[in-house]
This record gives sequence, structure tokens and C-alpha cells, in this order.
Amino acid sequence: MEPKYQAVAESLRHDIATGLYRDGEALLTEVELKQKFGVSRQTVRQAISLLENDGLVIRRRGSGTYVNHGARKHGGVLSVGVITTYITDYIFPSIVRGVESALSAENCIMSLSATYNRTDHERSLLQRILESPLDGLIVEGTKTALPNPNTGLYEQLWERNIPCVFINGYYPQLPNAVYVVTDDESGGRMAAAYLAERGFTRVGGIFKSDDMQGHLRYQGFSGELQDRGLRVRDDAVCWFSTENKRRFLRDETGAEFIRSLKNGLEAVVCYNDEIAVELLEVLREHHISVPRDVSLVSFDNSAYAAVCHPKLTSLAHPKDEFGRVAAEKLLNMMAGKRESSIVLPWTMIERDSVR
Amino acid sequence: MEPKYQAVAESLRHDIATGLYRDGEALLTEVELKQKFGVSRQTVRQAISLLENDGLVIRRRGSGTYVNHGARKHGGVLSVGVITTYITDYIFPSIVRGVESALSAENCIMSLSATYNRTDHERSLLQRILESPLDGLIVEGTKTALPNPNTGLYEQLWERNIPCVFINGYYPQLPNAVYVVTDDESGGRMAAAYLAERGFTRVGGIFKSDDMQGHLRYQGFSGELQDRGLRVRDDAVCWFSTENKRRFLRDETGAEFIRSLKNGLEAVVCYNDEIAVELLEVLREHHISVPRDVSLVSFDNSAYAAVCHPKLTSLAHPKDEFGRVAAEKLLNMMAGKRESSIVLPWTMIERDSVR
DNA sequence: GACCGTACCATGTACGTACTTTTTTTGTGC
DNA sequence: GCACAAAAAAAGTACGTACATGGTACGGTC
Repeated sequence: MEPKYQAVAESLRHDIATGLYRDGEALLTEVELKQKFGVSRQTVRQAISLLENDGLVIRRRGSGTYVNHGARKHGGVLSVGVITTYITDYIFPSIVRGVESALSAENCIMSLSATYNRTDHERSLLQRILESPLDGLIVEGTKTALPNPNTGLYEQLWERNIPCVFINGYYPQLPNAVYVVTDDESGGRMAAAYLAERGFTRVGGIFKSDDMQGHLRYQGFSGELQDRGLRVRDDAVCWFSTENKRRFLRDETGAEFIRSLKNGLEAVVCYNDEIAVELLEVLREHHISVPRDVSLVSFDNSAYAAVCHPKLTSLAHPKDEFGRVAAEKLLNMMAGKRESSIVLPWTMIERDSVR
Repeated sequence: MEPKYQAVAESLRHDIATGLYRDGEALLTEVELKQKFGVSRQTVRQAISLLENDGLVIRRRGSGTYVNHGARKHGGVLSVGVITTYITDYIFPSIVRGVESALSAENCIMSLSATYNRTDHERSLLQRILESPLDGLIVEGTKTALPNPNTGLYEQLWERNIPCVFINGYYPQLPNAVYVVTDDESGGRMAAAYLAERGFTRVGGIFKSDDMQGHLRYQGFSGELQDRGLRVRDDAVCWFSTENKRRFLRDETGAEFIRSLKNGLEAVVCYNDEIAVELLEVLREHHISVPRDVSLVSFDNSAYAAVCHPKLTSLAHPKDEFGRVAAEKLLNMMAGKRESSIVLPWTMIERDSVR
């Protein structure tokens, strides 16, 4: 049987979590709690010690015991976990910099880790975090287009009052999640509209199948084309996933798409610059010239976009600002404020990959 | 006056720290301690609770209380701080990736922060770390060519048995520090020898004045040239610092150096690719062609080296491996092993900036 | 209105006792 | 020598008391 002091602690923890006490409000006094639970004052004190160790309450001699929703749990230093799919590649350094500068300004330590878009890695990282004393979490959802096996762990974070901000992608299964994302559906529409307005009628696309961003960009892309009365043939759309992203363009999947290209596609919307660069290479091998034969629009406006040949017309991800916004939201949540999700817009950066 | 339970805790802490108890050995029982200190058993228990919270001891019901020297301090998860001058720029993402992959394999959390090569930032980061529960630290020394005002904080880490590995640069004032560095003096010699062997006799250099790497590279550079009977004129050497690195080439300092170049320097050794790229731009404005008029060799073999025009001949920093080595050293030290410092070699990557 | 002292109330410290639960040791019988 | 049970030993739980110490509010004085 659960000992009394744990039962008392559990009950208090529940009261705090469900908002029975406001932030900074005093708990009932030890003597009152002793009467309420019918235990001795020592037992009450033992229970409160547990909460104090978790940083949920602060005891002030002569005054009372105060709940401590927002305050810093570990000696004045907040510690925030940041989980992204990659750390050092592509646009992630910029996002991380945005996060770091915002956190650093608030005397915050940032713990960084990468999932490589694998749910098993995500799982072990979350387990680590649950065991270590973090005050908040910024996390990029892993394979957000698929059912996520780790939502239980996120719910545990929630129960422990560790606020969490999702970036880029989130899990629809977690209804109350706060997220910072780009407006991927509008992005898809912008890319399609940009090409349609330049007179291209036969437009294809390459999208990622396991991230929600891929689905949304495709949704916007195909919706926009349909709204303009243009047909989207299934064989003009190519899907790839995390696992085959390095090779699908040279596999049968890619070969089929290249055939579609040769059969008259005039323009392609690429899921991101990384894929666009790969595509450029494969097209060069097939002696298909960009932008003469085929035009490309891609996403993210990464460093790649400006150095490859031809330079890519790409929708710009807010990167630094994106990271900063996410970090500031999290800081507010850790301070006890309520925050809502935000969807950031894309900006078209025109370069040389569209005729 | 200090309360009894704290006095007891302090005494026990001292006994543990001075090695009176071996690792894993049981403390005296609560009853024995009660007699030894002449306090009640409750008071002893309160004292032991403090140690338990710090992870110094583990209590096992029915068995005893055991000291816990080596074990992981925070619930099975090690937490490591990583402090570099920059996080997301230049070669740092690669170094960080190396560190991350090694730490991640050992179930370790990495907390990342940047000093921007400022000792005041370094100071506040170290203070944060001293307040937060970290198990180890990888740190890039800040302005290592100058006396460091924060060595006292490093000594505090030392006293707390938090192992620390310096990377890229360290503080000679801390005699027992373990470091992982590149062989900067040899690097300077390699760069100078490379140019000398190609027949250049009038060779200049740009070096950083506030990092030990700058001093050592200069030392190797000038030593090698002297050994070969070549003269190193003071006005052929240009010094810059963290503060003026973005503009010195366009200031009077740079103007003077450009005059030296026009007065007959045939080749320049650059402190790193970042500076080399800036120099390329300034030279272009002065209609000095690289490598036709002037040859360049630089350090780090960063991404810059391969994308600028002409591509830079550069000594390759081990980056990923460098980070991995540092992380592995730290992990060994946290596991209680003794580690010594290591100096990693440079490799010359030949491109187009030398005639 | 500013200041100060006091009473009261809150948590903190300290000790005592009793009993429970788990682990380890001891002792017994085979 | 081994298996098993009993005893002992250790930490855990729980309650009680007493007093210390710091914080707050109230009321009185100047």
C-alpha cells in the first residue's frame, strides 16, 4: 500500500496541477493539511518535502508554503531541452541559433539533441529528459504524418507541468499541444500559384510522405492547381520518406518520375532545397536543363539554394526568427503564462531556377 | 548557529570526500551515527537525506546507506555542458556534431552555449553551470592568449569533481587541465613550408592576437621561414582580434597590410578561412588577383573554402573527429579514468588559391 | 503618516517512541 | 554442506511533543 505521505503528496500535486491553487498562492498551512488529511504534521511535512524537491512549491518560514508554477526549479537557472531532427545540417543551425539567443538572454541552459527523424531515438531522448531535471522542451515532431508511438511520454511531460513547444511539425493526437509551424498549406499554394501564373500548366511535385509538412505542402499544391482548373496527375507527384531520401531519385521511384518529366512536365515543386539539389544533379545526368527545360521551386531558402547552379527560387523559412519565437513562447509558458500556437508565413525568394 | 542536522551532514560529506569511505562502502548505520554525534536518529536521517539529494549516497532499506562516488548523479542520465565560441557558424556545427554523436551514444544530454569569445559571457555561463547539475564540461577557451579572469571558476569545477576538457585552446594558468587541440605550431610550419617549397620568398601572414591558436600559428609560421633563411618583416604580418575581425581589413590596419602586399608580398598565410574569404573580397576590390598576384593558404578547411572563388587551399581541422575525441575523453574522465591531453595534426587540402 | 513593538502564526529544528518492511545473518535440522 | 526458518539488523513510516525562528498584521506612539 502506498504510504500516507506519498498519498498526501499525490493529492497536493493533483491540486496544484489542476489549478486549484494559483501561481504564487499559499498552500493550506501544515496544521490545516494535518487536519484535512487526518495525519500528523510530520507526515504533512514529509509530503511537502517531495513537492519541494520537485520544485513545485517553495516553503517560507514564518509565512507559508507557496506553489511555484513558473519559477526556476534549479538554483535560478532554467534548463530547456531542444530536440530537432538534425542539429548541424541544413537550416537547423539557424533555427538553433534563434533558440539559443532567446534562451541565453533569459539565463537559460539549452540541451540539444537530435532524433534523425526516428521515433525510437525520439523515445529514448524523451525518456532521458523525463529522468533529468528539465524545465521545458522545444521539440520538432518526428514523422508527424504517421501515428506517433511516443505520445504517452509527452503526456507524462504534461502531467509534470513541463511545458512543451512543438516546431515545424506536431502530433494531432495531442490536442492541447502548443506549436510553432510554417504555413505549409499556403506555402504549397504559393509555389503552385507562382508557377501557374508564369504560364506553366503541367506541374509536378516531390513531397515527403512521413512528415505533416509534406502532406500539407502537397495539399496546398494540388488544391491551388485544381482551383485554377489544372490537372494534377498522380504520376506527376513523387513521394519519398526519411529512409530513402538519399537514394529515391536514383531508384525506381525516381526513374518513373524522370519519365514523367520527359513526358512533358514543365515545372516541379520540390519539398525542400535538399531534395531540389539532388534533383538538379539527376536532371543534369539526364541532360535536362534547369530552367530551360524544367523550372523548379523549392522550400526553405537554405544555404544550398544560393550556392548551387542554377540558384534556386525557394520559399524562405523564417529560421532564426522561427527559433526565437518558439523559445520565447516556451519561456512565457515556463513563467506560467498561457500561450497559443502560431503559424508563420513563407516569403518567395526569386532566383534562377524558374524560366 | 548551524543546525545540528547540517553539521552532521557536513561531517559526513567531509568523510566521504576525503575518502574515509570507499566507493560503494556502507556508512555507519543510523543508530551508530546517532550515538557518534549524540543526536537523535531523526536528525541523522535528516542529515543523510541531504546527502541523498546530492546523490552522494544511496539508501537501501534493510541493508544500509552506501556511498556513491562514481555513479551517475541525476537519475541515470549524465548531463554534459559544451561551451564554444560560436554554435552555428563556421566549423562549429561539425565539432558539435562530433561531440553530440559520442555523447548521445552514452545516454548523455548535451547542454550547448556560446561565449562569442567574450570572457564576461564565459563567466556567466560558468556561473550558471556551477548552479546547475552538470556532470562534465567541454569548453573552448576564451581569448586564450590573454590572462583569463575566470580561472577561479574552473578551479571551483575542479573542486567539485566536475571533469573538464578544453578544446581548441586552453589556459596555461590551469596546469592540470586536459585539452584537445590542433597542432597549431606545426600547422603554421606546414603552411609556411608549403609556400616556401613552391618558391615564394616574400611571405606574409594574418593572425589572431587574442587566441593562443593565433600565437602558435604565427610562431610556427615565422619559425619555419627563419629556418629556411627567409626574412619575416613585421609589416608583412597583420594582427586582428575578436572585436575588430569584421572590419580590420578595411581599417588602417588592413590598409597598411594591403600596401605591403602591393609592395611585393607574393603569398599570405591566413589565420582561418573566414579571414581568407574577407581578404579575397578586399583583394578583388584592389584588383589583386588570387592566385595570379598573390597566393593564399588558410586554416580549417571549412565549408567556405570550397565555395568561394578561387577555392582555398586550406589546412583541414579534424572537426567531427575532434569533437568525438573530446567527448570520449570527457566520458572516460566522468567514469573515473585518468586522461591526458592530445594534440591532433593538420592535413593540407590543396585547391586553387596557390599558384 | 511613519515608525516601532508586540502578538500571533507560519515553518524549522530536535527529540522521543512505536511499529513496518526488507535484507542479512544466524542457527538449526537434515 | 545445504536448505530452510528464525532472529537480528537495517532503513522506512508514522505519530507525538516541544521549542526556535522568521514573517506578518495590528495597534499604539510620536
